[in-house]
Amino acid sequence: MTYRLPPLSSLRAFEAAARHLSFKDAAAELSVTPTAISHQIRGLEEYLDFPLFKRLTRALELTHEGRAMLPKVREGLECFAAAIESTRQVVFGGRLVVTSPPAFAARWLIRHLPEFNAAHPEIRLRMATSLDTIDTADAAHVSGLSRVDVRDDKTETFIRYGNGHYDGCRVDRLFAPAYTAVCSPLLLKGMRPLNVPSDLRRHNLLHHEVDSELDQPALATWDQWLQVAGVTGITADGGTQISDPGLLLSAAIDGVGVALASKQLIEAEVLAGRLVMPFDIVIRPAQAYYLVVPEAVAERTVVTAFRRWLLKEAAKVREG
Amino acid sequence: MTYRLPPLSSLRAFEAAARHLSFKDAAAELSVTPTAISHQIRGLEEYLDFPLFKRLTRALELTHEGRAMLPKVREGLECFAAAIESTRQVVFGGRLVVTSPPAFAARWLIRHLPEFNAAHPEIRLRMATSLDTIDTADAAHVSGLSRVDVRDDKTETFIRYGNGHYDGCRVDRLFAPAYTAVCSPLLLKGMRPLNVPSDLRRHNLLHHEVDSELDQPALATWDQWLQVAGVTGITADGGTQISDPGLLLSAAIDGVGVALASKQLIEAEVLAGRLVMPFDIVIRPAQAYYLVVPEAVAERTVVTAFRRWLLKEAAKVREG
DNA sequence: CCGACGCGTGAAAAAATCTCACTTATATGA
DNA sequence: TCATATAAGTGAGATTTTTTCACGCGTCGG
Repeated sequence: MTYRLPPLSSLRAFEAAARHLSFKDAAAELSVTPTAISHQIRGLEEYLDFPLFKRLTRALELTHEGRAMLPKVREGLECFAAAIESTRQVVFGGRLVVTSPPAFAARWLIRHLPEFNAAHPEIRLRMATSLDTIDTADAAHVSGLSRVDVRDDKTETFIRYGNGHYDGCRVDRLFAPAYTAVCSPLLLKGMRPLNVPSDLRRHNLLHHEVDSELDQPALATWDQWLQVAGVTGITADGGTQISDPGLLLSAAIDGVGVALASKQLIEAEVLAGRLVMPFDIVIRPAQAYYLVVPEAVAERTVVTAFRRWLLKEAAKVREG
Repeated sequence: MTYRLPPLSSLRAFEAAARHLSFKDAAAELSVTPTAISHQIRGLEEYLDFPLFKRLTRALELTHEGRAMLPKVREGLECFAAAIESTRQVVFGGRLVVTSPPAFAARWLIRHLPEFNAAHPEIRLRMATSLDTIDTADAAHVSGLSRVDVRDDKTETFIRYGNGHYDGCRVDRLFAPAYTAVCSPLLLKGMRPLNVPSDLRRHNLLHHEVDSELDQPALATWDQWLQVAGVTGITADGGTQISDPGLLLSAAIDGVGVALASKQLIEAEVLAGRLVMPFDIVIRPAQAYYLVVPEAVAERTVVTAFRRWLLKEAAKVREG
């Protein structure tokens, strides 16, 4: 069985044009210019040796022939889509749970997930957050990772903030947060200048309030940043203490003061103009974000697909 | 409904490769090199993010995934083929009868028809021959052309040899035969030389015997050719008289003598080395072959498709 | 052990596809 | 009515995709 067919891309153009009854709209759908569609259709008509559209002013109409051809062409495209979709379902299909630190989930993962969903619509992904994914100060102890039910359809993976040593797991370093000072752009236009780090003297510093009882991780502190910036004489215990990191960032956005935040996690706010980074001084804690996958599920295709995608995304962040 | 699909050509390559279980054979089917298939498949696998084939030494095997994907891909291609075929059936479908002079049918049309069939498999074409398609010497009288039943599914067209004036018909000139001397290549290697036209003295001339009762058309004669060639003193009434033109050519092929034949109609014999044209001297009668279509059917798509194709083929002959 | 065979690779060539700048035709509305 | 905007068409040139070429690898069969 050998198929005698025109360039298949022209059939795709035909289907889109016939559906929209507009070269312009079809072009938009296929992300090309209307001219491209025009050429494709013309080529197809030439190949077939009969016209598919009646070109009226400002409107297209299918010819008798075009109308006759459309359903089967559409069916063909649907077959292709179905072939791929169902096979992806076979290969990758299933559920995947990603548990990560709340800030990472809220400020980074959730913004990038739509892309993953587009690339892998057949993977039903559930995001979960847990403070347990943040290594405690004395580190190395990892709980819960080994208790994965291997038969479970819901494969679970973790993104952890910590030192990268997790027994019985495949570990990939994503990136280390780069903490820098951030504030509302309005603050820069205010009366008090903020040109050099020492100007911070006259500003309200927003601190992450560490609950000592929780044995909190080694978060970046203003003390550390000010030291790197070479600023002395600022009492780090001044300013506002806020326990919730999300609330802290909101405060910075609202112009309440200057916060320390990870460059990578506030990308969206900076792009949107809600936050600015007045100084190019960053501190990097020894800890980083890691993708941690229990060995038992590491070979599952859902996991490898997610891992491959996540590492690619993380690489962009590292470079950018 | 917007389809998210890989380059469709790669699906075609996949189907062919999967069917043959060989890149090489698939390449042959699609008239490309095996490398091209290799690249296409690789690209598709990259797009899909899973392998379609297991590459063994000297043999391919479909992966689980490839096997899962194949049926729907095939179905898609079949849909496309069906879409086009059925629409062509709607547009062009039907029967077409082409009546032409016997020699034209046997020596030219029949060799070119397979191409038309390939281009228009939906048109069932019947070849007919009739001496009536050759204008009689007193010309202008055309019989039978007007008596076409317009409702008839069997649309009839004619190829006529004559002067080109046919009332009530669309007429296109195809080409005028160019008569030249032809003989078997063996004759040239024989003892009697055939380097210049006057050498024909020593050869047997094969004549088309004209049946005077039939009011035969103005065929080219040796008298005319010898005059153009500037040869005198050959008695044209010598040589062998043969009444059937096919038989006459057979005789030439068998080395019986030298015949006068139309360059265009003996192309195949020359290419096959059964005949040679020792001299580049041709005579062109005033008559030519014409495509003659009764007005009543001239607008039918079967006719326009045939006409377009035939004129293109005839143009090649005129140039070549 | 050698040569033929089938597939793979990367760079270069060829072909297709797309875009750009400009045109046409006509409907809209000031 | 006439300028304006819209959708499509054209042909040349740019771009991207596809194909080829030259060569490499592993192995099967004599």
